[in-house]
Amino acid sequence: MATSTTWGQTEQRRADILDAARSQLSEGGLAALNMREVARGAGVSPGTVYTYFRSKEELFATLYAQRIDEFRAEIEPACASARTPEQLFVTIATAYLDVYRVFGRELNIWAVLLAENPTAEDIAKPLIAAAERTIAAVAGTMARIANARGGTVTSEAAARLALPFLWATITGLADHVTSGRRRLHSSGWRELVEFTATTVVAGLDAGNSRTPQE
Amino acid sequence: MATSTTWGQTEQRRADILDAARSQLSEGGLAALNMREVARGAGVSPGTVYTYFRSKEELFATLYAQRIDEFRAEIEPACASARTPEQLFVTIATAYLDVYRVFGRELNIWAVLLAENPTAEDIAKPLIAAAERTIAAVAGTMARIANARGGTVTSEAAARLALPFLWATITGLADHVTSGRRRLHSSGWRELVEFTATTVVAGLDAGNSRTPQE
DNA sequence: ACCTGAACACCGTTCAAGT
DNA sequence: ACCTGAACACCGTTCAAGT
Repeated sequence: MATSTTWGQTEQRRADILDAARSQLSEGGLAALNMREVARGAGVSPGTVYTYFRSKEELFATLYAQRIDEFRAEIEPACASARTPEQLFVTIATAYLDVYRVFGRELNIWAVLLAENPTAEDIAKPLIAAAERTIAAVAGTMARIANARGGTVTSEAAARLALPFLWATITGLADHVTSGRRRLHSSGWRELVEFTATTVVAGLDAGNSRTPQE
Repeated sequence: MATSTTWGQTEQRRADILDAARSQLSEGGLAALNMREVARGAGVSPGTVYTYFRSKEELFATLYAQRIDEFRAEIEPACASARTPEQLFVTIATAYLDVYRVFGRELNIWAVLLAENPTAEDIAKPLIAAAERTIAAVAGTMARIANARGGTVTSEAAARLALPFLWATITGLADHVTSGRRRLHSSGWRELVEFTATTVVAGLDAGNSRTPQE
């Protein structure tokens, strides 16, 4: 099963390493990502991994960025066609659940990357770029739907806070479902995410149609 | 600064270990919890820590359970006096944010405890008990407020899903704020949590007053 | 230029030995 | 009975040496 990559094929070598790492991540999350095993899986020595990625974090961040772009591609059709915000919410939250299972389990990559080391900033760059592309796509879709519904103009505060609020809700749901406390079946997920979609959209609508008062 | 605990004072020894561990946790979360340093901080050898706690996880879980009970005590006055669900939500979410900063950063203790090892179940027991006491207190308060407002009787599904939904929202907010992406000032937190409180309560109200239709 | 693998540093955990 | 600290296992990372 050893890869047939030969001496000097740096492109393929890099791909081998990423493949090995992805395969480990997909079963067991970050805890299962072991640099020595990545090396073994890619058919190289431990030292070689470090000539392609400066650290375990950089390797993880690279895969995370790829996955976020993949996630954006996954939800793109729904963004283009969704008629109701509820539909859109369910689609995005469900797709994100799969991302979260692998990447969001134990590490908030942003926290690690932006807080600690000074070198971290350029490790985080591709990750942040991918996240921003995704957020822009979702925000655009939300605006389109809001216009189509002809709602009252959203207050400045609501416009600023709605996206963080919705994002917090989606990650909160993912965290809740993947936590050991309740092993929800997928039927449980559907029910919970649909209830949430209905509730948050109704809440945002109510807030928007209410004239600002104390 | 060495503690003056002497040979055989097992009660005090245990407290020393917990104190040292708590102090480390409070700055830097689980990543900063180091068993050798806990031993040093408690004035004992590494081996001794393991005669009081079977593992790092058990030590962590013990502190977590204590903190959750403390959290419950913190929100108790608000549970007793809160007039509006919005108020209650803000109080609980804000108090929980402090818990999350220390304990919820990188480890979902329940996931670890209930999933992996078979011995884990009795490590998790005190933790689960503390969590359940807290949940019961909150659920009771929610029921009281709902009754006082004389809302229509909540649908069976809404009653079952509202608590997970609210809990997911609260943890999602905490995760969002503590993540590196946005370093919100406390003013940012207030604004976001109040917006969220208004929105989710309005959403739940809208759901309740609507007769069930397709 | 690319790659190896022994070595370093660090940390959770164990256990034979001390008192 | 309680405690010590050397030792084991494991893992991220480095670097002198190979080709």
